[in-house]
Amino acid sequence: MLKIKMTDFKKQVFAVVKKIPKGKVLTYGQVAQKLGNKNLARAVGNALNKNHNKSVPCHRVVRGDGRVGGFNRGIKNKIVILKKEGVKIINGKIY
DNA sequence: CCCCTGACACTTA
DNA sequence: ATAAGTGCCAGGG
Repeated sequence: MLKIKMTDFKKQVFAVVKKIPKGKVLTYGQVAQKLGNKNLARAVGNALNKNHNKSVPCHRVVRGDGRVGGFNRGIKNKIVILKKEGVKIINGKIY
């Protein structure tokens, strides 16, 4: 029934993102680097965007510029969640 | 197999 | 600081 069509790459991304501790945020580049290639930043975002798994704290993944990036649930929601976690966000910027 | 899209990062102007 | 261009990779049609 559940046909988990998770490609290895996606699984890797989720594994790393799931490891992100509360109140902490990693950049797509950091996650990509953990996967073995910092250039995978794009692919990382792609995986999260196509897989809005609530089991994955995708809201803890931000851009390298300090911006939040995006969130399939609503970027606004992402910011609120992060702030609740303890992350300081000013003007939509990760502090 | 080819083409396009995308929640990025970096460099140059 | 902002804008535009380039490079990288994976997924979907």
